[in-house]
Amino acid sequence: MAISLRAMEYFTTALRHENIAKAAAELNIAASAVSAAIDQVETAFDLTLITRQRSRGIQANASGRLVAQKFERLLEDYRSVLSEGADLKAALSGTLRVGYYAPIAPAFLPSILSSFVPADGKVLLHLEECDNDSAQDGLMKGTYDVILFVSEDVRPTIDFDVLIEAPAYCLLPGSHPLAAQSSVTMAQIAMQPLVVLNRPVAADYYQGLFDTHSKDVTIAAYANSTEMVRSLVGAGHGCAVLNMQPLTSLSYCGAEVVGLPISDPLPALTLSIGYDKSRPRRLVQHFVDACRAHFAQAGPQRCLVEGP
Amino acid sequence: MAISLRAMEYFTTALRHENIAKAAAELNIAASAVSAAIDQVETAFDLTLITRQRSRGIQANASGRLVAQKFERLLEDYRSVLSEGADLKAALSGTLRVGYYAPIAPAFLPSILSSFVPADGKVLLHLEECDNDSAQDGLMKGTYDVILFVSEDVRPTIDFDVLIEAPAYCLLPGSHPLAAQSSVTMAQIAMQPLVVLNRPVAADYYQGLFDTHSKDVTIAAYANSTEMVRSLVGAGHGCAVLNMQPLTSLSYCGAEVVGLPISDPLPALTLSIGYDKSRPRRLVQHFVDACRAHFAQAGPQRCLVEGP
DNA sequence: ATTCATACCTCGGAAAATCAGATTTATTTA
DNA sequence: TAAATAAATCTGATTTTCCGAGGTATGAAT
Repeated sequence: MAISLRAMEYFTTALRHENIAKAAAELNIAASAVSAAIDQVETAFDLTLITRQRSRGIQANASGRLVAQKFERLLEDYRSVLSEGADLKAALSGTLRVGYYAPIAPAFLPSILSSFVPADGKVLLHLEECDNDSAQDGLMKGTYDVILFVSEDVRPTIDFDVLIEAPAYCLLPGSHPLAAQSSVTMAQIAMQPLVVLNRPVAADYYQGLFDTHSKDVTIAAYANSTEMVRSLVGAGHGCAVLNMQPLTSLSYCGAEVVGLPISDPLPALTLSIGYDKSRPRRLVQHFVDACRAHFAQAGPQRCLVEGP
Repeated sequence: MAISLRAMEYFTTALRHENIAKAAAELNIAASAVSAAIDQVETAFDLTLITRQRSRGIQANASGRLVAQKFERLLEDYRSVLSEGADLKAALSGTLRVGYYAPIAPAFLPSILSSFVPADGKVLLHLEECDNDSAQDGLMKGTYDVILFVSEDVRPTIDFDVLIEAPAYCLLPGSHPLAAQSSVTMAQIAMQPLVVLNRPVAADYYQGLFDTHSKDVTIAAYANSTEMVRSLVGAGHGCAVLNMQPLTSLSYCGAEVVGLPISDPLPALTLSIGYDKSRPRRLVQHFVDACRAHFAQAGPQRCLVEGP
């Protein structure tokens, strides 16, 4: 007792034409298939719905027409579900869930998003700041559509594109003697008290930098938010090594900070964008494209500190 | 780009359990089938809807949940269409379209119908008086669900049950000399002026009666409605031979009429009920049963003239 | 009455879809 | 490291579906 969608389709077209052969022609199938479909429906309901009159086509009785009506509605629903599913991929609408491990994302995400998100309110954004691992977890589990993360520490199964290589730079109080220079060396930095950004991947990365260049450094503070680091630096607690910078030289505490390139050759952090490359939704693909365009053009000038 | 209902079913149950094996168990199928169904859906939409994590089951992303929701709704609609179709057969509701070739049907149909039609207004009756041929045509074409007709002239493809053998009787004016007898002979009738019911099957039948019993008869009038015949008889234009009689001895014109059995052995007319025996709707079957019950018990006393 | 065209029905074989079961692979847990 | 779990994959069997070639009933035209 089940009726396939195919049988419904055949049944309704046959009934629309009141003629099995014509229906078969429209459907590009054999007439016998249409006849079989009608049998299927009648058997399933155990009802006579159509009277077949040789050389006269077929004719539905009242029940048949009623059933056909219901079928038509169901088929319509079916098609709309399919096309809505296709829209899910095609449409620039729906929900875009971004997980990012990029503390200065507020510096660039808004402008990127506004470059392609239509103003009609059909797109709902979910922006979630998280650490590198949970970003990747979320992407794999489908919690995020796309993630911005540091690909130095990437799972093998994750598809991603590199957005930008972010070299380390030194952040100094505006009033600091070194701030007058055009660049600094690791040796110079190592002599200052340091404010260290203490976040999963970054902490190890910065640790590595100092381990290779100078053994003895004075840590003045650890902070797990970029803005806290900037404000500590601005207040003169020390200097810091960071990789990306916002578009303002004022910290939250109102003090000026200065970013200077580091003349030593240092490994960079790689900001990457991860997403399902095999079948991205159009909304996701647009976002990815916008990010890549942004960093290809304006990136270096806006979020990085130029090298020497 | 098509998704079978089966695939939808598998997809949604897999998602409900967040586990392919459990879904397969619930559906009583192999896990591979569920996995294949998910692939089918994802391929159709060219979207990743579910992330599969070995030893952790599966998890849908937002699009997957959305799609599943739409699927669920569609499946629900599907099931309701099926069950509504089943109701079409099972329920004592819907439309009952009766075609009848039985001029005195008003004498018995109402009481038969009221014996099983529920009072909740869920049954719509279409009662259509027609001739014997168009009744059978209508049944074959599905215009009527059931017909009351004379099976002396029946198409080979029509299923029917005999309701009653209706012997011919003689209708006389209440004031007629013969009305005092308990029965009459064809010879007596043949000497009277006759009012003949002139309808498709009946006309031939009555012609045959007189052809075999007496050559010379005087036709006073032909009329193609039973009530006109009765009123003509009541008004003294002649007498008539009929097969069934209403429950009143008064004609429309107010004159009394009397029905007397005919002592000669005559072929009877067979009132039968025709319908789709192979898969009758419940409503139709009830009607048929009610008709058979009615004529099995009360028939002879109510609509016929008892034989001698 | 005969012939012809139309349109449905039946039946066999072929193609496709679907399924189950065994095997393989990946992950978590002990 | 081993065991347990769960998904992926592969293969052969089964079922469904389809087509095409007759066959047959009906109505119209000659």
